[in-house]
This record gives sequence, structure tokens and C-alpha cells, in this order.
Amino acid sequence: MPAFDRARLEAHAVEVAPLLLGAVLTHTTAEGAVAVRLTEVEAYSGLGEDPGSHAHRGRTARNDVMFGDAGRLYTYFTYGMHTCANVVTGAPGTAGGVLLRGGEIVSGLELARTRRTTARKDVDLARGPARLASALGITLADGGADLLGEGAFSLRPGEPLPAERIATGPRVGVAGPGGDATAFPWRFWIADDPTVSQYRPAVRRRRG
DNA sequence: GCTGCGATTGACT
DNA sequence: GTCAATCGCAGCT
Repeated sequence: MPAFDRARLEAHAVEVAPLLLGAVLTHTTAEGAVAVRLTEVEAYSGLGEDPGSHAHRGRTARNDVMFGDAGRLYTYFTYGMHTCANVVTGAPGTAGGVLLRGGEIVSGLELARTRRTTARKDVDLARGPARLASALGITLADGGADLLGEGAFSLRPGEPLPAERIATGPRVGVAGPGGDATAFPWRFWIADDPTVSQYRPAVRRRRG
């Protein structure tokens, strides 16, 4: 199966996100290979229009990868313990990205289980952005890796999905202007798929 | 240098 | 349903 066409990833993140649904991301390490069929993603625009984007305030050491070529892996560390994975989209310098929020393990199930010992069911192995990264064995050190080259990663398009199977809605944990997450309905998922994460509205963290 | 908080998860009531 | 864990980044002094 051919790799995902890089030119298709150079469009705006909102256009790329639905194309990634059903695509299969494979990560091969010394332990073996795990492949995930993507069922849930979120688009982030690097432009000033999107306050939820890590690139919204400009280029920093952390988000540097987002300003590079489309088709590379952008990883970030959050909440002091979790790693999340994104596919860089858009032309270089535009800093768009698509967060991989959930998927179905289609290969390497045993290895994924050893990496996700707290998951009780197989559908929970990659349901949620930090879970997906963990199941694939993605760490911060993988940031910047090319998903379309000859390296440890491969990203292949899946079967084209009929429009009625693609659902959209507000992004998770991200508030838009005035706290309105629905201002950016940039979350895309495969309708009725059990590996789509549960929606949680953006909440302000309590003061401690 | 100091402080507040986040593109979350899992454990617990 | 509620809540703690845990640390790098961004913004401010």
C-alpha cells in the first residue's frame, strides 16, 4: 500500500483531518510493529484565528516542528505525564496540525496490550490521544519524524469513507472565543465507532 | 527566577 | 459523579 500523498497534507488542517479518518498509522520499533486505524482526529490551525493551537502565539522551541513540512510527527507533553501525537499539515510556515485522538488497533495487538496494561478492553487501547500515542510507543523523542518516508513510521490512506459516516463537532478541552468551543467544530470522527473517545467539554482547572 | 495551568487519564466515591 | 498526579512552557517580574 502506498504512503499517504504528502501534497494532500499540505492543505488546511480542517480539510486534511477528515482525510485521515480510516488511515492507518504504523510505528515499528525494536519491540515490533503496532498499527492503528484512525477513527477520531482534531484540526488545529496555526494561524491567529485559532487560540487553541500551540502555534497560536508564534514559533517556539516546543512547537518548532509544526512550522516545518507537512507529514511530520509533532509530539508534545502535557499534564506532567502524557504524550500526544499530531500530524503536521499545511505548507511549511503555516503551522497547521491534526491531533490524533483515537483509533483501532489493527496490527500488533499483543504489543499494544503490554504498553497499555491499564486498558481493560481492546477498544480502550487507543481511545484517547495520550492512549493512542502510548499504544503506538510514541514518545517525545519521536517528534519531527517523517510519517511518509522510509523510517519507523508509515501512514497509509484507508478506504474512502462515505460522507454520512464522518461526524463533526466541537473540539475536546479547547474553548474558543468567549469560552465557546462550538466556534471551532474541528473534531472529526467515524460515526458509531467504539474507539472514539468520550466527549468532555472544556473545563477550567480548579485552583489548588 | 517565579507562577499558573494545560489539545488527559485513571483511580476513587 | 469527583479529583489528584506531575512537569514543561509561556508570560510576567
